[in-house]
Amino acid sequence: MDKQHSQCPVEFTVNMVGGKYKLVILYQLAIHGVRRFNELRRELSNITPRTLTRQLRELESDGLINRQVYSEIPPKVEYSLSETGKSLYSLLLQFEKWGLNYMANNPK
Amino acid sequence: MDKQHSQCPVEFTVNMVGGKYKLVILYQLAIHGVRRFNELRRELSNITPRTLTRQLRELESDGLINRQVYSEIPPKVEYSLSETGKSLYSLLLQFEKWGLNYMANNPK
DNA sequence: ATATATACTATCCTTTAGGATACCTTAAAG
DNA sequence: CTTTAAGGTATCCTAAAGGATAGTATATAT
Repeated sequence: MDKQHSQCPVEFTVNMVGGKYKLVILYQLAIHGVRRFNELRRELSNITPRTLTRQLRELESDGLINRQVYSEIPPKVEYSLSETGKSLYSLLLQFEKWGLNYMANNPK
Repeated sequence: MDKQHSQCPVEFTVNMVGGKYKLVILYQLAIHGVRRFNELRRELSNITPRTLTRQLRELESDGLINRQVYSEIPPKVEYSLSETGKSLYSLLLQFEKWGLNYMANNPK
């Protein structure tokens, strides 16, 4: 994804959180604190497990989320925002706020 | 793009400004006020004219930017933020701020 | 014995975004 | 009479994102 070579800070941030699902996942984690795989799956109603796995892995390798595995059967894995992920909080709120406002002013 | 049916405000906003270039274009317009086609092309150094045209057309049909055509030869077209586009200002600043901060704390 | 639950992985396929390159128009400048 | 300039279009192609579906492991519940 060539994340290193973005000179523009906006472009850099887009490369970190861009795509159809990442901001929504981060938003769910910001709201709920901790989420499990299937909880996220239900909240992102059209996502397939393959796609969700990949998005989570990318967020993890970019250091935005933590993945906590419990050695239990059936498996239990919890996702949460890392400190870096938490620093996206006000950005996430801007997305929420803008969407709410737009939808309120352009109903239906 | 099914923009109407996004229930989640974050998802809705992502559908409006998502993609590799849209936020960067909006950011350039926010900074400079008015930009011409080839000015944007130079600022988004790897974009092809076809892609830039499409991004601009989508932003225009979503009501985020204005397109002002002057009947001159050679052609002159100016792009600027609409009022709705201007309402993205603080969201754009969050992207800029987060990117700058990340890059400062993770140098090289 | 069978079903259920979780958190996946594997394989294959479709869709969408984006890139490369060439070309168009018209007027003025050299 | 050729070049340059602006703001594109047209055609074709590649790459990346994402979707569909099936399957795995293992313990507990029925």
